[in-house]
Amino acid sequence: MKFTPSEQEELLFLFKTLSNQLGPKFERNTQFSLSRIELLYQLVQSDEMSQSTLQKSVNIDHAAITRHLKQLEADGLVSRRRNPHDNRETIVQITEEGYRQIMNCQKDKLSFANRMFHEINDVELRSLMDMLKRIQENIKDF
Amino acid sequence: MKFTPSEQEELLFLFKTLSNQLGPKFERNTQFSLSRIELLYQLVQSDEMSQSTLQKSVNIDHAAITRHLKQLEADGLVSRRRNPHDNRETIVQITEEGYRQIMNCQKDKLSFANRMFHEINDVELRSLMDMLKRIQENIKDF
DNA sequence: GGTCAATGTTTGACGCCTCAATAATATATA
DNA sequence: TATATATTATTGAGGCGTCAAACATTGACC
Repeated sequence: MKFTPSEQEELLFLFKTLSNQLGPKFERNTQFSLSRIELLYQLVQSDEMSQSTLQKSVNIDHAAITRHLKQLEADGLVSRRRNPHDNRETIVQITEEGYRQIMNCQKDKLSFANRMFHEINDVELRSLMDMLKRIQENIKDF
Repeated sequence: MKFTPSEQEELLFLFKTLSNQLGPKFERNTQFSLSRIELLYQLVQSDEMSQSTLQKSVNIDHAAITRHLKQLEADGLVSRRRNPHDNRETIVQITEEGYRQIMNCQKDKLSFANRMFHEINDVELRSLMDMLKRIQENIKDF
């Protein structure tokens, strides 16, 4: 009647559970959701970019990107305008205020990450990253 | 103007991204969401249990549990009744049909996990699991 | 120029999650 | 017994994600 789970299955569940817990906790500690931080972060790196390139760099669905950016724009953290050379594109740029706020929460973000990876050393961290990237590659075209 | 992300930050984002991709892909391959599979799986293990103990074992919010079980009940995969000895509790049990279906998708689930962890060996798997558990412990009371 | 396919954005529908508030029941205690 | 407290389940509101459909614009080709 019973059946024991393979380690792989266990890992799959653990992975999902952990990630579900991570999001809300992160947000409570930094005032920004992981996705918004990542978006703003990309915009700091590249100063300005189209929504579609932004989408590709963070791997979130187009629709979600649109909604995030609309909200970030409403909050004054981001500005958007049409690309004059190609009116289909929307070019996004971080504002002064956006820059200020993301810098402001750097500290909290780092502290969160530090506690999250507490007592996990660099070698382990590297191997963790490596495995996650391989997994991502493995499931790419499911 | 720019700032380079720490490895920890990168990992944090990678983790979230990967997990976001995992859910939908899993569901496309098995007909069940990760959460529903996990719930049914628990019910196979324990034959019958109260919602609150079920909740504790899968680490999902009470509210989500209620909604999942209502739907699973509507689908005929699960039966629910009040505990006669404590009318606050709802006792949940998997049905024949539920058992049939979860057994039926075992194959797909295993095949998914296999491809997902392709070329990641047992030692690595063990260490991955270990790290995830430590992280979970680390963020427990954020 | 007119048509057609590709590209980029937006919207709607819907799933899953969390948190907070409510309701029902059980338990402890004055 | 009456009242306060704790436990369990439910509901409502709202965030974030996906997919699919609609729309505008561009570019290629006749």
